[in-house]
Amino acid sequence: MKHFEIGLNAVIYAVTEDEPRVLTVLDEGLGSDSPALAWGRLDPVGDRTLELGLRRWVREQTGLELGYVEQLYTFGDRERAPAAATEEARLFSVAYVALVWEEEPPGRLATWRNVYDFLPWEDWREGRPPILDRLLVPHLRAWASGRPTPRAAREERIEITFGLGDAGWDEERVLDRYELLYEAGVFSQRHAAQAGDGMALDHRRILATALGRLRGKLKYRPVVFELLPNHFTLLQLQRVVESLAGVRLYKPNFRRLVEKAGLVEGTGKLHGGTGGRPAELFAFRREVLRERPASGVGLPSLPAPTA
Amino acid sequence: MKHFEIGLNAVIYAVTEDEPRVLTVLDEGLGSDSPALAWGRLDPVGDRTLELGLRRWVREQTGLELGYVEQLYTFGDRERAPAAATEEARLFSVAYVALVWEEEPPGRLATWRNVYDFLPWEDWREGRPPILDRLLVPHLRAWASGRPTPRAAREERIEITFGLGDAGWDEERVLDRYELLYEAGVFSQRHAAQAGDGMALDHRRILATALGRLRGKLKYRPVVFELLPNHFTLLQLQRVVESLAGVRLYKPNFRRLVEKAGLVEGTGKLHGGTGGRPAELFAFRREVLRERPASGVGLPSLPAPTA
DNA sequence: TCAAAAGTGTTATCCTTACACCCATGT
DNA sequence: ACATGGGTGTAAGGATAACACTTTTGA
Repeated sequence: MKHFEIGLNAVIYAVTEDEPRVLTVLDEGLGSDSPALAWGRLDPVGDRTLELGLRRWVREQTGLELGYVEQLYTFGDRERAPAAATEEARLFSVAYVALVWEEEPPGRLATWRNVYDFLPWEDWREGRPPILDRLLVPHLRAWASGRPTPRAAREERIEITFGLGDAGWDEERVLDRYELLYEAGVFSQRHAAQAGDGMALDHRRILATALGRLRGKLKYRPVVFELLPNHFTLLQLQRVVESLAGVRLYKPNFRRLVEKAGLVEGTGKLHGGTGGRPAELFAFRREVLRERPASGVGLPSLPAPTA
Repeated sequence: MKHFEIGLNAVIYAVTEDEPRVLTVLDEGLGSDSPALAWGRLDPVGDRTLELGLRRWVREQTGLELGYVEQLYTFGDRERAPAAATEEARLFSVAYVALVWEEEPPGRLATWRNVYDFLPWEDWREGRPPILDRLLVPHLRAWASGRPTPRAAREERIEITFGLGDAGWDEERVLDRYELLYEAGVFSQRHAAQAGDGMALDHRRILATALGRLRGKLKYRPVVFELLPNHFTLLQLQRVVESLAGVRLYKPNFRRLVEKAGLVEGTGKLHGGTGGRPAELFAFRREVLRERPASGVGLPSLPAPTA
């Protein structure tokens, strides 16, 4: 092994029917029948920048024209590729997150998959996911007990990353949770299949990294709008935020927050037929990208249930 | 050109005498006599992860044992290396930011340089840097005028990234400002020497990226403490934050903020001999890393001068 | 005694949260 | 009528920003 291979990975998100989706492919070449993230190569001569290269092969493979694209992280651990491949070259992946709205029919080999198929414990919209108490926390606890020395440290780590203490659940720590579950062997045991679907190579880790980053970014940059059509109701906007954050929000305050931040402007038009009073359609005020790119959509969390 | 080269760049920060420093090297191999960021190669066989590889060669080259290390960005533009080199291989750099306290004597070839030598317009601690009005803004204005079409857009961009409008200066937009100056040709004209010192290749851009990221991170993660000894006074802490943020802070509120956030705890000890009443020495409460890693040091900005 | 730095108290203001309530449409 | 979603008012509490002021040392 004396040279390098560079791959570009794209975590392409869309939100359809209030569910967050990633674009996945089935790639025999990766030596796995699990879904993989969209993947391509840089043309070292033709692609002027990494991002342009990414856009090019995504377009070629799927026909999708990416809008918002952001570099996520570069993965280069020695063990991330199968040993056989490692003999020849060390594999790097420069991973990007992309947000699209179009619900395009993806290319033949590509499929939209629900993000929470792979990370089911991250979706708290319907309350605490049962898988936590049914499988994950018991498994983690068992893993922590046993050896005396690292036990307290492990237990504390579990408390914190899974919000068991008084600090509560922090929706941004997606990667911490994934890594803890991975270390604890949750994905390599008999019941691995109950802990969500797997992905090829370390793609599930990349997905976790991307989700955590996106959840953070939502709060201080107006990126949600990349996932919406030009006109949308405030509830649609809220649902998209909720689907990514994995949390329910309190409507009245959400509306005010968004409006006060000047993120949207009402078009006079109304949107009816959804079973209630017709809602006004809003549009993203593109000016804020220039004015105050620090603004985002905050997360006024849901008041604790009274009962 | 059909293969890839991968380099690891480290933006190693320290704060000495209230000034932020970067570790620089003089590397003939880069075809430039300008200082460069510390740079090394990954051993594809020996280094298990990118970060471990980075720590290894930094130790070998400078004797520094890095503490906090964070991946910054991967740079891979086709034109970032000299054309000659590009014929053979495409050069990637995975850049990291590292924070150290030790004021080690760096290795023979390495030097600590003041960050603001390279980005002088970013230091607002003594008020608005004169270079802005003396050189940069006039240059940008001249660049914006001329062609009719992009003029308004260019002018707006200048207003915003340099805080000329009512939004004011946003200390985090370091990269935006660097890129705007670069596009406007500030670094390739006669007076380039007045616009701060240059660096090899695109290292100045990497430095700008790192500073912006660090300034953002300061506000929500307790990273400053990596740049301080175990015991410090609150003013020392404040000075370190100020030197990185490039802004003066208001002491009474800064203290309270830090204490209320539970970031520090008083050791009974005092530290005198600095020309005033002795200050209590504080220590970082390492627990917060586990408890609430979302806490950081906010920036209670200085009240506007009354005159 | 004065300068320099360490610290404390207190207010005005804004933002967020929580809860109560009314409005308009389809069935 | 009533369910569903749209939308407004408002008061309590907390965080922040601003300013005034006291304390303790060294020169």
